[in-house]
Amino acid sequence: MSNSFPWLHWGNPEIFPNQPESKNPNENLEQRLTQSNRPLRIKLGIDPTGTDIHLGHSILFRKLRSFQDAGHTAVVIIGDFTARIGDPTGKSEVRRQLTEEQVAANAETYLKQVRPILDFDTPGRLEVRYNSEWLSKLDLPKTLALLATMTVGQMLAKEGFAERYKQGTAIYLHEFLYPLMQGYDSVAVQADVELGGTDQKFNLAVGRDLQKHFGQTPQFGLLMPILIGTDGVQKMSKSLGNYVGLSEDALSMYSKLEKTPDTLILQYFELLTDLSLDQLPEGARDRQKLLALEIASQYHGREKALEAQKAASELVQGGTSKTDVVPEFSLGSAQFPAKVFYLVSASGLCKTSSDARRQIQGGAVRLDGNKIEQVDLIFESPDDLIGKVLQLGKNKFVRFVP
RNA sequence: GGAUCGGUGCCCGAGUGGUUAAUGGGGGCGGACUGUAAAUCCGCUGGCUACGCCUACGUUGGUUCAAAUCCAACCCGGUCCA
Repeated sequence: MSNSFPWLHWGNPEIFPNQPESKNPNENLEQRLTQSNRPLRIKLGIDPTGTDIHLGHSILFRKLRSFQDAGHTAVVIIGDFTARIGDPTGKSEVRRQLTEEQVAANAETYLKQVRPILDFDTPGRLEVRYNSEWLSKLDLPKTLALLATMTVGQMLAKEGFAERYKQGTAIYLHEFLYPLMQGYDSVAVQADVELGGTDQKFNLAVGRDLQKHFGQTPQFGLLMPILIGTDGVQKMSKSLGNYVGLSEDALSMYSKLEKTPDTLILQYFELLTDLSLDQLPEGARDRQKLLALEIASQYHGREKALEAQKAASELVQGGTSKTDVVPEFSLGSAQFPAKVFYLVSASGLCKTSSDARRQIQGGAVRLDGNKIEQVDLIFESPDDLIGKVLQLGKNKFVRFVP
């Protein structure tokens, strides 16, 4: 690997095709970067099905930013068409079809969340496209032509399909269309490079095939590692609950990252921060703190992050930090007299009041650092609570306000 | 279209008429320990401002004092045949 483009290689992405010795700009991305006389078009697709982006996604956007900073054009594709059709994984029940409004709202939220990462301001560095623009125009003849570019055998070679086929899980025909649609996106925006997680290799390759089919120069694929979640085991995902969302408040972001497992910490530094690995502090604990502080700073600014750090340590030690990084809960909507377990659930600390009861019984709930023993403890008026901090476990806090 | 097996709580998986909100495992959450980690041990794990009430075993009906368990139809998946 050459050193001409250090920004290209952080995180150790898999690039394909990759022939380091080749001078051919179609076989060697560095050659393409060197020889091209125009900014390259770097495609990254997102599915506006949910509303939360987490640190796992942020890796791709960070890489995209690297390209932007090197003068290239980020082409972010919102998969609104795909999202409106249904479930591309076939994993569980069919995903609810999203309406146009929902998709638009989700897309909006996404862009807002990645704002701290991408360069939205420099002219020519960012292009946001919706794939309904071209996919909704595909009629049956064109769709058939797309389908005819691949064989069932090729499709079944794909990891996900292969497993499911072997296990006898249902695979619906239209699922075969997803890789093709994603590939067609590359054709539509004339991508030079497509970013994706390593699980996207198949789809990116399909994009290359389709581009060739349509007489374009095939894109490069650039695959970033999939981030392991905060549990240290499975990939970061919202449904597994092991994620850190980009829109989370500074305190919860800091708190989660401060317990990043030792096995993950170097990877997190490499993929999620700009810090150099050989300048990290020695102690494992210090590393966790630095990581948490660093990432919280990226999304909330240095000041908030430091505040979160301070508050986190105070709160955990049974203190009563009242800084404004502790999320507020307005008692205006609560009804008094109120029982504690009701407050624990109403404030969002627990999802249900039943759960709140259990947590209290399990000794997990504190008010201003004092453990609450009785489930049915009653508060007559908001005045008894305002300014106090309610705590669940070690990391979840809420500060009562009028 | 035919034959056959199956659909249980977040997931896997017991249970084949009655203390069954449903054994067990995983995951998750909490507690102890610790470095706010890992490992280990322990507890909890349907909902409800709650000594009670409500909703649950693919769906809808039926038999019964009583069903996740029996019957019927339907829906969905697997396998084999066409």
